[in-house]
Amino acid sequence: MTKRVMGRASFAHILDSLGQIQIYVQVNQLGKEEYEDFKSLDIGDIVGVRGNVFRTKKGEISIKTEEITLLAKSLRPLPEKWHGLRDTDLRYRQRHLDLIVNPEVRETFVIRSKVIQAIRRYLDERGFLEVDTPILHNTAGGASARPFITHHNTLDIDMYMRIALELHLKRLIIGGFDKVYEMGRIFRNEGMSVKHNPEFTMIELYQAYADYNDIMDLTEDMIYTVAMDVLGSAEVQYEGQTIDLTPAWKRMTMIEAVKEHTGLDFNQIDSNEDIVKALKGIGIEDHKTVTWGEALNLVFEERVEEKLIQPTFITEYPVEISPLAKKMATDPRLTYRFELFIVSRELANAFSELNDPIDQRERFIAQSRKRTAGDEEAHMMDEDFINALEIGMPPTGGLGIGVDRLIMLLTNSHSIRDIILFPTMKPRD
RNA sequence: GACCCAUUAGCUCAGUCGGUAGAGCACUUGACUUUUAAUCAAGGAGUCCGGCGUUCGAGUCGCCGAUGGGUCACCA
Repeated sequence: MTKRVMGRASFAHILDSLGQIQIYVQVNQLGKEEYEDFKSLDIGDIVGVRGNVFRTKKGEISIKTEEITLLAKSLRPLPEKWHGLRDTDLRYRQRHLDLIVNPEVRETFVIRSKVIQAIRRYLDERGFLEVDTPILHNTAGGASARPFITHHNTLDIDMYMRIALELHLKRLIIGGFDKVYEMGRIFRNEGMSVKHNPEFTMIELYQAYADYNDIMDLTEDMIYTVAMDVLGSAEVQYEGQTIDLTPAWKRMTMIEAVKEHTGLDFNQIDSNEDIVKALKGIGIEDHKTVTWGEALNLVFEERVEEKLIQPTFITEYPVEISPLAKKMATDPRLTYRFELFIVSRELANAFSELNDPIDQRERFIAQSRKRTAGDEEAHMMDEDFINALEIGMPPTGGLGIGVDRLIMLLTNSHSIRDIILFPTMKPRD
């Protein structure tokens, strides 16, 4: 906001969430005393203005002020008016200032709200039921991640902040809700970066009698629809690249993707010697004894992920890294799973859900072994969940989307902190 | 966790070879009845991130530390 005082008449702009308008203030409209009060206003003060609308000589629509009332006084000076607030640390810590001073920040968070609205509308229209499941868990399951631990005083037990929505939503499928989703906050006690905040928003949905192919169709249609609803276009600019979200998106298996980008054909690789040789051949030295599936995933992450700029579904993930996904009938080393990559980032993860309680128990046991071997991110055994599976879960397709990363893409934001209003910050002394 | 960069007025930033701390905006005072980052004149404003060291003398050089940012590593 600006203020231009010229003796006995002045101009200023006032601003609210809908925009700004110029006001014109004259001494012979207000009287001397009121006009002096006006001149003593500061840039951040909040005022009410009454008067008639007119157009100035230069053509700007303005208000000829008849009455101006101070509604709230600003005691601290606002940041400088044309360089604004640049200090990223201060912007995140004092988001209120950032929002006042930097209009594009306001716009980003309006888009965030619209994206979330559009996702809900899409799913509600298709008969999905939105539910709320617990955030405090007795066992942290549904993903590979280190949880935050907290304590319940009355029960005198430690509890975990959820790291995924998955296991409760599957219980609802077992309970007979055929289409459910939840959009909510997830907590992971891991490193922070431009792509990671300790708490972030995820949406997970589950559809009974669907498989991962159905979910792939839904995913691309939903993201396309959201982009059209919010931006009015399926073409998105992201850090100098043009991303086209128009379906149908590229689909390839992990084995195909690895073969295309590295020349390694994992269908021809079998023995441990083959694996070591293959990894060495493309310059990956990994001395941990890796299995076939782990090696496939390792090569994919190291050599392929970065190349996936346009929307791409990677399918058929190794069973070792997919403890909740159904094994393929044609190849038990792989699962009916896909992940969606856009601008080299994982945006979604989905599979035909494992609904065989015996197989699920074995997967959990395998995970527990990793856990005791020191892998803090391996899944915990969850007897309660297996018990639920034993009741009988229909074949189900499930999907998880990192909502923050989707919003980063749609708002061309470099850092996850730019699309979370109050990102996690280290306290200051 | 490693490396690189930054930290000077409320904000955005200069500060030369080591020699009295600077600008614009904001603020205060004055002039000005159609301005658009209004203009003009004057004024106040500092723990130069902290500590230690080198030096006659440190915002500037060295070491240690803090905070932030970036890159990488780790991580769905």
